[in-house]
Amino acid sequence: MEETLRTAVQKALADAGASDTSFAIEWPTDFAHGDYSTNAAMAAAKALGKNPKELASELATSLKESLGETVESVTVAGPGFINFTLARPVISGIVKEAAALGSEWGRGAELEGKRYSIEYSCPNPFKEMHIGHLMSTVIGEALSRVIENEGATVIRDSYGGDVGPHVAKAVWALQKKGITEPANAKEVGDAYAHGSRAYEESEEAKTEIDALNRAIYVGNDRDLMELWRKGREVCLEEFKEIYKVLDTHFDYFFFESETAVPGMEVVKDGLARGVFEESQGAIIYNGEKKGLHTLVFVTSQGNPTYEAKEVGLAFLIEERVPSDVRYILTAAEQVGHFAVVKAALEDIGPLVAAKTSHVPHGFLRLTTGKMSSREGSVITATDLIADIIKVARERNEDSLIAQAVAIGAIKYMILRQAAGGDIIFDVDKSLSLEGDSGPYLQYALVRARKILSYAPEKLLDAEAPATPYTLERLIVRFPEVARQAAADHAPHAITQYLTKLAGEWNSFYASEQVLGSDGEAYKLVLAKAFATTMENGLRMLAIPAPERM
RNA sequence: GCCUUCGUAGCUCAAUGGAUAGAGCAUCUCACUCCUAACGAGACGAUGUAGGUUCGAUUCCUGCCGAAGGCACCA
Repeated sequence: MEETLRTAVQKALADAGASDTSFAIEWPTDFAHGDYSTNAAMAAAKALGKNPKELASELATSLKESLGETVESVTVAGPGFINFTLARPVISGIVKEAAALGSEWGRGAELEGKRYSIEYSCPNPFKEMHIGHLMSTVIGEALSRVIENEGATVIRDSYGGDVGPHVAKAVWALQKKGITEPANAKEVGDAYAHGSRAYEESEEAKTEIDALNRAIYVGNDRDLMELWRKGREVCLEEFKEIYKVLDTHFDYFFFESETAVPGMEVVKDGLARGVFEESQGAIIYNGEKKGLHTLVFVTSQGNPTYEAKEVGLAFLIEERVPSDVRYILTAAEQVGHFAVVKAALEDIGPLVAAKTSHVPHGFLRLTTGKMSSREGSVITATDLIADIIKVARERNEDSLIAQAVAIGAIKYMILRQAAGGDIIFDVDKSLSLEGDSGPYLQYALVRARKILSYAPEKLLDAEAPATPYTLERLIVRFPEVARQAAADHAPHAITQYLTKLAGEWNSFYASEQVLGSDGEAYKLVLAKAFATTMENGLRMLAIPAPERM
């Protein structure tokens, strides 16, 4: 629809002698203004030396003609907006289409044939998964689905740090405690906290841990590597359990233990070519020349840092899972580091660098203070999920429904706002499942499905009332909202839209009787179209849709 | 000190350079014999500050104030 209007406006402008004007087709703030509007007249007025309002009415006249039966009216308003109101049959036609299409409704083809590689979640084994990773996981899955909805193939991967100082700290403490087979991720996480404290408090521990770090890179000590393998495994098993609950999955898991070697090779090669420099025994990338920081890629001890491994990973993935576009989701605190990694990558492999982008997300911050893994004030993903389920349980005896409601509430909280910003997480308030929330969307859908469950399967050929409901005009927008969300990497645009849609449905529900009413047939079509839109929208966000609540 | 991001209602968030800046929470009204009230209707209430660009600025640019993060051997 937007394309139709764009083409028509483009032609009208060309006829008026302003073919190179750039203009927007947008949604008016209020449906009272119409279904679409354009600023074309205001944008072209100056170049043509005309009064915007006069130009607008000239354009409106010719647009009304060229659009014919697509529109009910084309009017001029305000400083020179041209407003389009869609014709009644066009709106009801799209509503019926939505009701009939089912899961295909809202699907786009904008990214057809493209392969995306998206990296997210990325918890480190040897620690528990905390709410920061939960956030990355939820955003990454939603972004993946929003992109898939436009026809792209998305390959998901998670990348974990299974070697390096933090691992050595955990393994060191496990050894000290005489644990050869850790029982769960918590035990390993506690060991990390213990080792981390010892590293700062004791010179002796520090020396031992540094040696252990090196030994793990080398990997010759059988007992040590066995403990390392078991510690990693027990954490990964727990991560996979959480992914199941969150309805996400990964095609690949990459680990730093695999990227260390290729990372070292790339850096050595780059050193020979003058991309990197030696300084104080370390190998660095001089970012100053590009207005960035200078960072160490290989330490003076000969270990690759995060940066070197990241570069190694870029080539490893390019080899194993080639793609057209690669997104890496990490916390915003890493933007500076990532900028340096990308700068180095541009010097070494410009093609790989060109398709790689960093998508930063904020922190989940607590109103009660900062999280610290050393002080044990970390909220783990498991604990948060369990807490919210407990609240949902109060109103749902069925534990599966309680879980669906809880997961919906958590995901909504994360996906309601732009991904880049921090989320202020008030434990008490986020336990409330009312207002703008996941359950609000789920409940709206449950009510629509209930009505549909009473109705026989004889919908679709219903006659629409003369005036469209606002709900209908909102449903019409869904495919365009989805396309825009994919283009902007903005799953939250879907969340915002669904919240508005649910509100409109609830208003309709409160003021209109469906079953047994006049015009029941069309209202059922509308209920079906709403339910389909909500189902497909929730699916894009990976928010579960329980059958009842 | 330098770099990045940010500053919208009492609180938490929206708003591809456009029309009367939208929601939820909180507070106050109203509404439950009706398809599930985890709902609906209404009231109250906001663009840090000073300039600039523009027909038009929450949005772009500059200064100031304030916040968060980053700035070589952690990730």
